Amino acid sequence: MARKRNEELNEATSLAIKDTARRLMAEQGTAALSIRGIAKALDISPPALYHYFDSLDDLITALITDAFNAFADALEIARDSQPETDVVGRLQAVLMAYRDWAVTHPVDFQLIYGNPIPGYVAPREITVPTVIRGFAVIVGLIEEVLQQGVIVPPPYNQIPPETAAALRAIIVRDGYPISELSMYLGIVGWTQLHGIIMLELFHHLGPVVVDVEAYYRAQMVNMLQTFGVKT
Amino acid sequence: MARKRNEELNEATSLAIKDTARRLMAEQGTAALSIRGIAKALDISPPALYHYFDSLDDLITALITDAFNAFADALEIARDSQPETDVVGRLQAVLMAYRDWAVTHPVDFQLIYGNPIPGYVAPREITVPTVIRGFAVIVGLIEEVLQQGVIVPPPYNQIPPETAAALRAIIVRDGYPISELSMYLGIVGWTQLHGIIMLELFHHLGPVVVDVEAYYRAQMVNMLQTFGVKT
DNA sequence: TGTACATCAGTGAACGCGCGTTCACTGATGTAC
DNA sequence: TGTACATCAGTGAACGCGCGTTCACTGATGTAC
Repeated sequence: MARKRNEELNEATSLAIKDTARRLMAEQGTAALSIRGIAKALDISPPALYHYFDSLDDLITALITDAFNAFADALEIARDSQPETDVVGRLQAVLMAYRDWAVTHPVDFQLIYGNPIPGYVAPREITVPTVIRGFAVIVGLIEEVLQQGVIVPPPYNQIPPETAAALRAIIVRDGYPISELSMYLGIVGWTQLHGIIMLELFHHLGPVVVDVEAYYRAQMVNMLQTFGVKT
Repeated sequence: MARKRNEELNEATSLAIKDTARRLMAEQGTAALSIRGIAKALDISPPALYHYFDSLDDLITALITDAFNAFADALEIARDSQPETDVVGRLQAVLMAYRDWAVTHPVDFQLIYGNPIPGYVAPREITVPTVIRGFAVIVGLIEEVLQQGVIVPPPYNQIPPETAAALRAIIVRDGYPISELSMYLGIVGWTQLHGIIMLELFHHLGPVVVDVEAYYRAQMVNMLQTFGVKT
């Protein structure tokens, strides 16, 4: 009983530390994260944090793992928010959720896709599987859409010969149960929409486009149309 | 004469400082830039740098200004590398140069488009005009292409109503001598290709696509095709 | 040509600061008998 | 119920470090007469 209460307290403090870390990064940038800064914000002594994390790197790894999982969760929740029969609706919901999560969790999105934190190297055995998990949601839906008889018109029905071999290798290595064309369209869509988000996050797009969500949605719909998908 | 030689030496030292700063940022990240680090690398004392720059912020501002100008220069050089009559060739050269410069100058590209340096705010009166200068090269060529009688097919001939007003405002405010459709296609192209570059720079694309230059070129050609441009 | 002077790039010591991490410790809480 | 003991989250001092910036200075070089 006491043991259990301790473990709950322990867990609560651990969460409070991570929350504070995220808040400080949001306010001062990911590079400004520090053990002492978190301790000061929580009004405890810096060494106390070592009961919860072995080192600053350990804490950062936990934050990054959380970010990857929350991101993949958000994509899956968006997918499941639409009826299973409406595959195109599911795909659109997921693509909107991609931007939505980035905009509402800018720091976590930067931990995944932005500048690495100086002096910190993310352990690949943690990050790689979760990247795949998020991406699998997108390409899985594309595969379903194509299986419904969608005909992809030129130019996107042609996989550039230079990248075809690489695509095959990825599908086999990571075990995606999809066709090469689904993989290709997934990557094309990913790279097309990702630019909007990065420019928005770093405040380069706002002054030009103003309503970024409407712009993003329009580009997503246009893109699906060029892929032959009727929206 | 002596005065002149001093000024040349002064200029040379100033360049050496900036070069070293760029090298250190490339090796350890933009956030790791420091006066003392540069001084150690140049084997001079830290206070010596204050003869050339008033402060660390002053040095960063100089680096950013250099980056913006070098980037715009690179786009203009690429444009002028193709005959004036081959407008489509010029546009393709500029779009290839956009990625090429980013890949060969990753740190400078990050200064322009990446995470801001913690605690540093770029003076807008320096950055804004140079952003416009680079972007003007791209949209100017798009305008020329469209004036040659190119018909933009759906869906990209339709400017989303939510962004139309914002586009008009930008054209007027910054004095671009172009149509709204040119501006719209410029922004669409910019956001589509930018994602590829950001993912490549942060090493997310390489493992998937391998030959990123070929992939980028294929996406650029596809995009121009969907814009109705014959390549 | 020789000498007194001015210039100014660069130096070394020092300031106050925040950093990650270690160490021996305290003191409240729960456990065992 | 009362007492001795174990646990362990959290403390305060200290370590060595690098940071931006200031200050009074040195010493080589060029200038003026």
